[in-house]
Amino acid sequence: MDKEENDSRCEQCIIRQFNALRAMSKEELKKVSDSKITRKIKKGESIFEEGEKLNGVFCVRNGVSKLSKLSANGKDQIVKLATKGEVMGQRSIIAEEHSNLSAVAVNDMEVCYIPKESIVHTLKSNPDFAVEVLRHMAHDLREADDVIVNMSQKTVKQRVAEAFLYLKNNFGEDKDGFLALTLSREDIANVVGTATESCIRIISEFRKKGFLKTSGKRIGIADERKLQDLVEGF
Amino acid sequence: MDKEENDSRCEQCIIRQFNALRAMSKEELKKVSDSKITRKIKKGESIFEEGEKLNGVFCVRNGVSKLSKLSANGKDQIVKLATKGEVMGQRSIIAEEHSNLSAVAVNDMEVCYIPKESIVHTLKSNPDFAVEVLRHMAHDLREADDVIVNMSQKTVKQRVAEAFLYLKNNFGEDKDGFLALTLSREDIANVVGTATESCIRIISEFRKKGFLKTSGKRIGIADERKLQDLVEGF
DNA sequence: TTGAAAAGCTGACAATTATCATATCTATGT
DNA sequence: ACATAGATATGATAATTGTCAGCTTTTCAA
Repeated sequence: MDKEENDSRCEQCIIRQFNALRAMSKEELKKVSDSKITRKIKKGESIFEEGEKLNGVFCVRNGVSKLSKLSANGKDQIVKLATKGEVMGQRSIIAEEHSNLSAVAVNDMEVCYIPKESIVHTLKSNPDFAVEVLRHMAHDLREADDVIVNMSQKTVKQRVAEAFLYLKNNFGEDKDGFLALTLSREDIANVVGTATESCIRIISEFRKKGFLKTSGKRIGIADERKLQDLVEGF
Repeated sequence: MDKEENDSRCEQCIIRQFNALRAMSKEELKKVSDSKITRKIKKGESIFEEGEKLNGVFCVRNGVSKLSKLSANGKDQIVKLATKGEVMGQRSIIAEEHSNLSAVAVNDMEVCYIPKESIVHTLKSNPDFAVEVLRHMAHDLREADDVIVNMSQKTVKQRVAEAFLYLKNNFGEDKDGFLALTLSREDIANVVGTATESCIRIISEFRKKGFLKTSGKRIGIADERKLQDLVEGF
């Protein structure tokens, strides 16, 4: 077994520590490992579409994917950004529904596709795994509740500020102090739930006020405190 | 055993068919039944508060409860209306977090308080139960995603219209054609995520246009089709 | 390298929604 | 029945946000 292949075995995968797969037994993990397919996905490529019937879940090894839902007026609302270690599509598999979200790569990605059989089987036979999945879903649900409140009770400006703090906390910064995850202005608008132009305008305003710095499409946080204050309502 | 007591045993409880408790074995159910406490709660009374540490879950036998979260600007956002058969507080128990929501009775209620021990124990020993809980949570999560999209992409008018259709579909109408669940205008505004005055204004507008009929605080749907069209964006 | 095409930016204006003030109604307990 | 607090209603106005149009910059592939 060469090193390359070794790296790709779930048993060795570090990513697993961050998701529910860590509750699987050695044997279960081996089954998953044998049935999974690792795929490289290029920036902008689609992983699955809203309404599609999923026959497995996707475990993100590298890169970031946006999970979004198309609204009646033709705009995408980004509901979640899934990164290293996160599992996409599990909600649909568990509820036995078609996917309610689309997944598109925000940058180049590597994902493992795990057919649902091994997941469903383990769910039914290993309560620890089921509880672990449950815990993750409980966490997602809490986050969703928080987003609902933010959407309805905060201004667009506050939500934009919050989005940048979120990006910094979850994806970090590069050596020049720019956000490590570069999203288009349109994507940011779709996370925040506003018009692209409004989003751009607010970014400009924040730049002029010294809260942010920009360089092309790259954005960096210049005054985290001020942004935080704004989110809190000052 | 008198009839009263018989009715209150979980094994006989019809409500159970609507939630995850149906996946419990006879013995598990008996334990739950022995440890649970049935409580009557009056309209407006609080069941639990945001930030409170819950030591059990609440199963709704009768009546309706609003689950809400206080926002920074002092307004409540109602995230969910829990009715007969629904279980409240399970998310917090599973995630082992303090509650992220408050629960207040919208009308007179009867709820069963089930200490977390029997729930947690069954989760870990009965995979069918865990999967059933998971399924319910997956469903809640999907609904939450939908709410996020509605909040950010629909106008207040559309969301008000949608709220009334939701109330009709989930709680029905009385013999006079008014919604069976009567919420205050403020509560409706808090579901929709808008100012109470805006909500009232829109209700007046809908009444004048013949979409709704009102009688005091009672509201009835007069033209479901028109409301539906409005939601769809026509 | 270069020339579309896409993304970013800004102004002008319109539409939506919130806020404040005030008036009227109505449900509820005594 | 009646007082009254709380809920509902409406006007006036301000603030926020969206839309459309046109321009500039950046990106990316030929």
